[in-house]
Amino acid sequence: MASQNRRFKTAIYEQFARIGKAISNPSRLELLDLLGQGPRTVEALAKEAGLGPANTSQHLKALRGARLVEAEKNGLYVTYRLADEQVGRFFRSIQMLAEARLAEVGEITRRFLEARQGLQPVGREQLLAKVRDGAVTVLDVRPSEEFRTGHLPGALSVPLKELEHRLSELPRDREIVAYCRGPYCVLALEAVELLRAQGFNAFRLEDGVQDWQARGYPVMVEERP
Amino acid sequence: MASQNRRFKTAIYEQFARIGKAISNPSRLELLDLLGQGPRTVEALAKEAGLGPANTSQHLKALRGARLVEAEKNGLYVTYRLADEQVGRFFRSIQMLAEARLAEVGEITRRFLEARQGLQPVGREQLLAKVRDGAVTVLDVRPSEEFRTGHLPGALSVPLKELEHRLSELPRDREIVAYCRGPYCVLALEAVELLRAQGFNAFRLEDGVQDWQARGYPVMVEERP
DNA sequence: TAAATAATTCAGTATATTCTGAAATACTAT
DNA sequence: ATAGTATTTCAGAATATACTGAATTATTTA
Repeated sequence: MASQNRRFKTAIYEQFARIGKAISNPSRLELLDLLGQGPRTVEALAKEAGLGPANTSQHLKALRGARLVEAEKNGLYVTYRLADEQVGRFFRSIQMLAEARLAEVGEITRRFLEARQGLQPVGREQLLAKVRDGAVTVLDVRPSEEFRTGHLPGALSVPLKELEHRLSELPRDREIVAYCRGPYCVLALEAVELLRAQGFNAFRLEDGVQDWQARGYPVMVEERP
Repeated sequence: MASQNRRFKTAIYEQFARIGKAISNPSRLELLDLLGQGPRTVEALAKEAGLGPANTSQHLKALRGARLVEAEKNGLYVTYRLADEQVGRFFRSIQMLAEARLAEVGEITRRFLEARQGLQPVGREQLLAKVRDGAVTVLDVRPSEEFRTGHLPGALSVPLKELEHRLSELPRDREIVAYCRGPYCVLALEAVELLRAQGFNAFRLEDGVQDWQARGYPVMVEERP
């Protein structure tokens, strides 16, 4: 009887550990994070995460085995996506726990920003105050399909890749605050560096859209035609 | 520059993976779950989780390395506890994700209860209805210090170990609903089996105190004198 | 039908993890 | 001091995981 209880508990915790094993590897966490921004093909994931295609495929298989992601084949491509929104929230809870408990996360970020002369990022409330004063342009530098999925109210979409060719669209007499996916996403940082080099008065917003939204701030979604 | 970005991302996801690695092992998850019920010594944890002391100590070291638990030495004993309440919530989010995404969790539980003739457990709303009708005794069968930390309003504390000797305290003309730590805790199940064998009209509550509380239901805490 | 491409699988090597029993440590109580 | 106890550390064997490049599969296009 007691051993029946033990077997039951062992079986249950083994199931919980399937989730744990899935998120026990840095590459898989990066893949999950990317998929949290929207569906991606294996190729796109491999490129963004700096992995080989075989390795990427194997990691995705592991994530699929834990039912955290789902795959759909369209012709030659296989598109992966998070299995549901609960998985995205779970990823953010790992991130928040790591930020709260592991001092190294803050350390690493601070050192990286210092090396890049990343200056002080703008916080949520600071940005809102600037917006109320009407003296700021909010710039979303993520790929445009991520902008379409949800973006800050009034933000202008100029993906980092296009930024250099579209500088004429930006005001030189106003502050620019650029944002991307969050504090560990480097798109906004690169944008700010480029803009400053061109003489713009640019800053980086600390949050990404999902943090912004998770804290109850409004997010705009593009209408599907 | 690009490789600097890559190093930064790798370093950050490695940090997130420290959390993942900590929860990638069934025994460590069981230890975390136990610590979620309250502080415990290494010995107590080892016994409850069915592990050897060396193994337990090593798992606890791993949990400590991920800053999920903290240790405090009192004389001969080392008492471990969750590092903070966020860790407890995180554990429950793993559990909920596993329940939602892994069909096996429900399967295993169902088969176990069937084998034990576990009958249909009582749900939250069902219990509240019974309480309103005034025809039910609510029984907390966890160790008494867990009862003291928080229990259902009006519940009677009779730890499973004492139950056999304290049957005279229980009413034979009313329904008894026993509960413990949650759906994977076997204390209430054992209690119901014992009570039924003695002719009581006993049922098992599906929830544990923490689920109950997490869903906004009231929980009583014993005053510290 | 053949060539090209995305994705997966396979095999092999390097590395990490888990568990065990023995030894070492740190305290307490006699 | 000595014996006893809880805990930790250590060393080693068994197993699992991660990554690589080559081979295979599935699909599209020429």
